[in-house]
Amino acid sequence: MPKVETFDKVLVLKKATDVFHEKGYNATSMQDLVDATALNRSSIYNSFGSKLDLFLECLKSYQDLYIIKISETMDKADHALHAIELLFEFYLNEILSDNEDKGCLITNCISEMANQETSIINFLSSNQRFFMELLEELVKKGQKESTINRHRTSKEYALYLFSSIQGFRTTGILISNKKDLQTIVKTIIQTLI
Amino acid sequence: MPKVETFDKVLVLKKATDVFHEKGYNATSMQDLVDATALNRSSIYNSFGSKLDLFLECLKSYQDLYIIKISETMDKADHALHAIELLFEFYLNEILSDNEDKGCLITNCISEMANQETSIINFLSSNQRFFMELLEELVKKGQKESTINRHRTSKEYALYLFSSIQGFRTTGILISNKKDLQTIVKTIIQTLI
DNA sequence: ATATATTTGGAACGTTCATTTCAAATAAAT
DNA sequence: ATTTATTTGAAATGAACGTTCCAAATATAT
Repeated sequence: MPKVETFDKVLVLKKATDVFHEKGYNATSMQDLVDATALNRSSIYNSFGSKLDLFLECLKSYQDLYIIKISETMDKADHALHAIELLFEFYLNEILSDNEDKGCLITNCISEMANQETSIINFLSSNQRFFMELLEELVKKGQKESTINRHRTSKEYALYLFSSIQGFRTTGILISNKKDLQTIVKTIIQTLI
Repeated sequence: MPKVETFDKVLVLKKATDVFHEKGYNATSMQDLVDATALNRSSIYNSFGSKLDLFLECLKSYQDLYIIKISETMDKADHALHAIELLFEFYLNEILSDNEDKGCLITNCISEMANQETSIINFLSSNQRFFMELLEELVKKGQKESTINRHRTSKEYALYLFSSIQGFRTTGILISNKKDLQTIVKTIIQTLI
């Protein structure tokens, strides 16, 4: 029957994601993607549809990777507050190891495209929902354990933390000083204690 | 002597800024700018140099406008903490009146271009310095007045507030619910009290 | 070995990109 | 009224854009 796809889709998505992450969606050209993936133009269009479709797949694979990393990170936590601390510590390390100041692909995407493409808006909404649920559950757990105060509801603290993460990821593009970043994290989390 | 520039530079910059704000730098074409400003291509190049130069002028005029608005807003404050509350209230109103979910031109610019153009990096650095100094002075004043606690130094709180503002502006693209936004602001500020 | 469905390479599609060019129009200074 | 420096309009620049096309190559199933 047919000739089967020969390239490693995971690897190709990784390469494409790197380009989008470095340059942003609009500044990335199809030629950039051809060069980065070492795939032929037709193969890209055959396998992914369009530039926007490919970008959406990149966003999803980026998200999947992060959800795994975040889960692994938080599995090490002794309690809910500790899990939140580890989450921010994880982001801190992401910022410190991001030597090209690329920031977060998804946060950057909010800035660049949230008011333009509906497919992107849908992705960002589901991403937001995922994180809001994760954070709310964590806060709820922390409040049950009494490691997190009850000055606000778990939903309210989840909103605060979601916003804080966006800010941290954006600020991390400008600030690379570890002490400064640690200060920001400590101050964000202090509110919960 | 020469024929003098006939167009209203302030108005032209405002029109150009609107386009950049709505679409972002890379998605904005020179044709978009010609259409929006009703200026001829040559006039734009004659008066502003290049697309990037024009964008930088837009960033600066946007910044100038905001600094004025923010000053006026905070002049109404009774004390330093109140000034910070008014600052966030100002941003909240900006978000609520931003029906196209454009976000903040400068915050968006961090995401889109901070790792690309050195002229942009310089602008963003000076913008950051300005806000950091403003916030640090406010916190210092608040701590002297005892409306802000001394759990952290003014510099540390300034970093926290700077990051919080970035987060609030980005989250405001996704969230338009007034109550949710108010919750975020209250929680951010609670830390200082 | 042959048939078949798919991938691949490479050129080509028409459009749009940022920028330049240059003659014509213009308004101040003489 | 003439000179002069500048702005303006409109077309043209070549390069790059995302996408399409199609013949050739290829790997599976028969």
